[in-house]
Amino acid sequence: MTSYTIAEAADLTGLTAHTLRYYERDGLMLHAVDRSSSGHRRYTDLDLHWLELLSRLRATGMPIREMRRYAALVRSGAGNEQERLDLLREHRRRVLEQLAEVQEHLGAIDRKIGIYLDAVERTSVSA
Amino acid sequence: MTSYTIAEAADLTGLTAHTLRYYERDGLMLHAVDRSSSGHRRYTDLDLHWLELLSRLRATGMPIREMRRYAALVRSGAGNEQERLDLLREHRRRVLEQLAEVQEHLGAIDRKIGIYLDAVERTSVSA
DNA sequence: ACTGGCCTTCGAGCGCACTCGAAGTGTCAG
DNA sequence: CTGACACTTCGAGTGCGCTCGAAGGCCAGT
Repeated sequence: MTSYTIAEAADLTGLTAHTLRYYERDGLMLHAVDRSSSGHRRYTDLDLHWLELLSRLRATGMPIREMRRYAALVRSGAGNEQERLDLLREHRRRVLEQLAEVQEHLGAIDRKIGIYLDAVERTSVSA
Repeated sequence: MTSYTIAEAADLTGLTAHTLRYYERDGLMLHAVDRSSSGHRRYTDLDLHWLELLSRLRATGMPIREMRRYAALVRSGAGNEQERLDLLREHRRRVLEQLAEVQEHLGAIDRKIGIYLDAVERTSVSA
């Protein structure tokens, strides 16, 4: 049964020790993280996998309070898979929407870049 | 010569009047916005086009202070097209990087969704 | 002339997601 | 055993991008 100190967990997840404590305080973990006899946090592989999912949700723009809701659903055990599914699908929908929007804006910015490219080339030709 | 009140500009750009004043205060405009004889702001079509570009930059995640730098470049007139180009290209690079990252995370979330789909289907079949 | 409503400036406040520091305890290599 | 350093909790602070409210001015419609 492998376990990790907060520093190791921070390294492995790419989060900081501060953030790991914050997530726990904020109700994002499925259980209070285990403690060693000395009271230090000991993260399990399961904890790390959960943190990895949390990181993916964050990285795709899910707000903390929604991750908290999702954590609560998972915590409350089997039987609410439909709700979890709905939550993730709704998130997915929003992410795709946002991706499309960003791509459209990027297209407009690219056209702007084209204009400057022309200007810069004209300059170097005329120089 | 068409011009618009702050309320009209807000409508047309999708920003709020508060945000328009804030952008101006923060040095994001190319010039102080014109005023009517009574001191009310009057936005021109050029102002609106500039605001549209600002909106696109924001929507793709450019921070305010970088938009301010870009505005300063444009304000300082011709001759720095290369710098503007570099700035926009660097932004473009970051946006693409982020798009790829979000897509990867979304893939992992999709696999999670698949798992719940299975669970929900099994439930409804067994019910 | 009055009223309602939009405009002005200014500075303060907010929500989010951390991020940090203080004060104290625990752990471990030499 | 000692020194260095990691860990603990707690509350406060930070940076970002707005967002708002107060106090007052201007103006169109009746």
